[in-house]
Amino acid sequence: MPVVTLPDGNQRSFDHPVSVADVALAIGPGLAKAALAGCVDGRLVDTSYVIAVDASLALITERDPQGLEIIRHSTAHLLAHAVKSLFPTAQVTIGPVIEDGFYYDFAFERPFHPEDLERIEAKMKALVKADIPLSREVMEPAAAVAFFQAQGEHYKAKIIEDIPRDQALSLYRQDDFVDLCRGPHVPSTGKLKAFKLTKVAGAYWRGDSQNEMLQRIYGTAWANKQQLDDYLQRLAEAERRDHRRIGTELNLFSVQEAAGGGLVFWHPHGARMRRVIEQFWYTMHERAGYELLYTPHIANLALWKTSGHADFYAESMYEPMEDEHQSFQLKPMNCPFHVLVYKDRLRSYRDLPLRWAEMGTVYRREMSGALHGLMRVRGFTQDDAHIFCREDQIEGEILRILELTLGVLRAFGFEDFDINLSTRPDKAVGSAAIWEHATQALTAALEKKGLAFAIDAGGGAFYGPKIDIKIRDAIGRQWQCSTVQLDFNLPERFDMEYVAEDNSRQRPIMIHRALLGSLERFFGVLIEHYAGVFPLWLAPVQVAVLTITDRQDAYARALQARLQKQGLRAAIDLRNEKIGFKIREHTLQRIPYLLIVGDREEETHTVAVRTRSGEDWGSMNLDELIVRLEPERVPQTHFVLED
RNA sequence: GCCCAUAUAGCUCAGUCGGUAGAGCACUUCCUUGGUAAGGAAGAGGUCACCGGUUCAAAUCCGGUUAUGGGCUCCA
Repeated sequence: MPVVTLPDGNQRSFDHPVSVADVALAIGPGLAKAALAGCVDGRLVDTSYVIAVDASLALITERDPQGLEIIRHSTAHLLAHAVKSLFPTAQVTIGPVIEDGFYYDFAFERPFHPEDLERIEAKMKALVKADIPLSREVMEPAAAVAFFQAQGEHYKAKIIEDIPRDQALSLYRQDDFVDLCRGPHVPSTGKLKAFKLTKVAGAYWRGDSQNEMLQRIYGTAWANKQQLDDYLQRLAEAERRDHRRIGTELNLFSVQEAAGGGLVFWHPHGARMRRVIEQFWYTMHERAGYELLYTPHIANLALWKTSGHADFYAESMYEPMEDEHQSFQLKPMNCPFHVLVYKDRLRSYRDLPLRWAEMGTVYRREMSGALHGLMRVRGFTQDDAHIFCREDQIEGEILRILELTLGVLRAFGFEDFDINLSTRPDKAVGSAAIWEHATQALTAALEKKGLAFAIDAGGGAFYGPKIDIKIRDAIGRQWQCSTVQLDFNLPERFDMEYVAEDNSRQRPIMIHRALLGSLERFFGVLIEHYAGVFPLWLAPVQVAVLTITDRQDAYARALQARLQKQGLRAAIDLRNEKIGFKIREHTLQRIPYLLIVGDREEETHTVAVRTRSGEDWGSMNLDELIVRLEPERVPQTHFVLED
């Protein structure tokens, strides 16, 4: 008869087989009520699961991460149940748990409308109130196919046919609604207390655009109302930081319908920030031993045939432009151009490594539905660089790249990084030996820097292994900007070589890397990270001089001139408005420092300083202020490049 | 590209049953010269995204196009 061992080491013995729910009840009625599922010998099971032999058992409640997953999964079923009862002709397909919630795909003769969501959600709440028990039954695959076919659920039947034959199938029943599912599920619908349907969207059957479009309903589900509210609060915070909204408010950039989607217009203040970013970037690259290149925007299509892009990248490239006797291709990448510069003359092993950087503007075809503010556009500037080196230099170059990358990202206020190393995929160019050696070099460089990283086995591009670096923003979202990729393909295709010490011809290694990725996208991330409250060194307007009355106009102009002479981006506001009004406006514009000048300041040759957060620094001499701002005026970079 | 939604003044939005348009902010002018987050008054501003259809009549109904938003797919 079973002895059940609990996580705290306590054991309970029973003289007959018991269900997980029975054990919970034996421990206490509170736990019996809270139990959503059990974990028997490491396997998640329903509370109805019967324990017949000695086993370890952990009861899963809403406090466990698995508990929350079960809640979300069961809520997806609840959604399907509600849809089936309101729209009996809808067919169910799949309903998995996703980050923060779940979705369920339906095949239905018409799209669901937002009003339908309200009805469905109301129905779900009614089903929760009815506290309907869920029961599990096991069925043979053939019987299950027949069962779902009889119900008119052809998608479910198809899903079952794809499951290995020898596997027993479990079905979950709640009232008249039956769904195929591995489980486990909550014991009854009454356990689902905090959920909300969020949106409808189209989604292809099995994610393939060749297949028919299904109707996907997304929802979010949590253990309790508080968690749901917190989640909705986080969504609101993300919306508050939305770069498209802030970009309009601060007049930083726009996308013009007259020009087309995905093409970015940088307004004066946005352009100022871009110049600051670029200036910093150029300085850092020169310091890190890079040379700068400028290359054209178009080139003979033949070049793209040689590089292979005309073949494997064709989908993302615009159609070539025809000239009298040539075709010109708008560039989607900069790399072939850098290769051409390399090949312009014979290179010696003594020349390597060559580190060539370029802010290269590229154009890529993007599906109209994929465009999104600055984050996904059709024309963008990559902060690109290519390093050509010998095999024995890979590790050292990767080290330098990591140093530069992390240093630059930290200067922009990003401190948390998630690093991925992607290794050889099944289909790849280059010998196993070179892949092996290169992957070793990447690993060694990451380890030398003491960086934690995950390995994405087989996730590399066909032409070489890579390191991707994701940054985490102020509200914890991840963005992938930086990438470092080895390339064994282009040197081959372009027959690149250098003369080695022994006078033999050798193939150089090519490293592609971008730190910010795309300037447009990085700018969008920066806006959201800072919510528009940029550090002084990035702020488009750093100080604004606000006059109390028009008697101070001349004094204010003189102050602005002095500030500008010191290299500060200074604005003045001489408008016939009250000081409160001017302060409000410039504070809403997130201008770091407001210098208020009235008769008192003019007489004493001072300015009254107020920060955008509302702090009052009192009156001081302008030179004193400039000294005080000095440290904030430059990006903070604490790193040394190693040789 | 596909699915759904949206498109009205520079911005945010209202506009009922089909009868050719409104608010707040911003803008212009005038008054006000006011000391730390919105002083007052007046004025100007719209081919209701674009093209077509239905109708005596269309911001409103229908179709198409474009753009935007959310997804699918892909990625920086």
